[in-house]
Amino acid sequence: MSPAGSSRWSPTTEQLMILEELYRSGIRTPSASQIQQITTHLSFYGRIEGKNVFYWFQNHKARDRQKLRRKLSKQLQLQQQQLQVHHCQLNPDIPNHYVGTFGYTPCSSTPDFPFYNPPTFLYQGGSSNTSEQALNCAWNVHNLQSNLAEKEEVTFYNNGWSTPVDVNNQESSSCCTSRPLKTLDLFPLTTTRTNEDCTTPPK
Amino acid sequence: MSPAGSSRWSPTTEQLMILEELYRSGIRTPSASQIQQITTHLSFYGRIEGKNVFYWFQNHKARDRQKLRRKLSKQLQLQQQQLQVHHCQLNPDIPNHYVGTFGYTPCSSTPDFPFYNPPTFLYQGGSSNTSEQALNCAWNVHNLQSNLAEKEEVTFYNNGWSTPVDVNNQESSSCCTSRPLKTLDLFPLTTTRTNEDCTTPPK
DNA sequence: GCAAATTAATGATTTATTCAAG
DNA sequence: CTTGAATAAATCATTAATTTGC
Repeated sequence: MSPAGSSRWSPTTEQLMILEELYRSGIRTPSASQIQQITTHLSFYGRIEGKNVFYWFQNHKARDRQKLRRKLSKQLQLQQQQLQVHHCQLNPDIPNHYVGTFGYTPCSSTPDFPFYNPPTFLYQGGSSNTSEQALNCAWNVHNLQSNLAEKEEVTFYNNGWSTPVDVNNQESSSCCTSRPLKTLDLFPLTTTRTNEDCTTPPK
Repeated sequence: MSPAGSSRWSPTTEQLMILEELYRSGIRTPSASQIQQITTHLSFYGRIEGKNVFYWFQNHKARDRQKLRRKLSKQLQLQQQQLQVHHCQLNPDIPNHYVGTFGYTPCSSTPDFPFYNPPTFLYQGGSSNTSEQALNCAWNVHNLQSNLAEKEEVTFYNNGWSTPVDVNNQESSSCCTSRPLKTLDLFPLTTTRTNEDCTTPPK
């Protein structure tokens, strides 16, 4: 399926399984290099681009939240109904609206996960540096997808693919610094896994 | 100002003026190649990256809308007040809320402009093709910012930097097709303009 | 069984909101 | 307070499931 010139990417079963495993392992907003590496590894199972990975995580996260929201609001509605049943006619004019609205998480918009089991795969090659490498938005992510070469005099400081990663750079669980938690080592380098490892199949 | 390692880009006066002129000329969501070319030309006036251009247009458009919204809602409020003054106390329980909420434009999310005066600058080199070149999202845009080279087996069909642009491809004002309006030729190639051309200076 | 028609999922884009530098 | 940067939400659009009539 999905013939050659299909307009939109549709993931292979293996690709989907790997993506979901990564998601389950706690990855929500992969950095540029993570996306790059995921893309590289998944391209073994079929045509894929960085933006596909990027969008996949974005959509999956959003729809997860959405699902949770719906579930919670339904629960709340049920609870309120139960409360009304309990209180019967004591307070007949409880507002009962404003159930489905949730504000943002104010700080570090996505608390994501404390990372259950980061599988070894992405080795996060480089840039233990500070600010100008906050590779997390669509922009910088795409930077990796195509190539790291520049065209004009755009002075990139240090792409740093040579320096080994300084893992001890995490300020352990200090939220609000600037997304210091960079996942690494997501998968073993043997990408010959097929499907006898993923326990819970999707849906 | 803005020494070498400044954390965020702050546009030069010339850059800002050019950007605003482009905006006034109707550009709202520049394509990847447009962004690439704008970046190239603006880099003559100072350090700039593609994502700066991208974000600039995004923010400018959003805040323009925001401003308009505020203005309109204020006008509406005034009108309603005037109406109330006219009707005096005939209808004392007019809702009077729901003034500041605006839905989306349902179709072709950004009607943008019919392009007043597209200055000749971006020559939009290529891809008079159909779907697989809808260069409008952060992803594809960034693709240009760094380089057009690929890394893996990502089969790009035809980057087409050679074919001349077919301008008569516009289906004049047929909204809802699929964003066929591709701006081109924004500026003359003589980028030595300073500021004697921009009529209405910003604020 | 099997396409056409409909509906549900989900990939891709755009817009709104938020954070934070200056 | 303004605005660059980033993320989340809403929306669009295409593909896959599925239903339906034959």
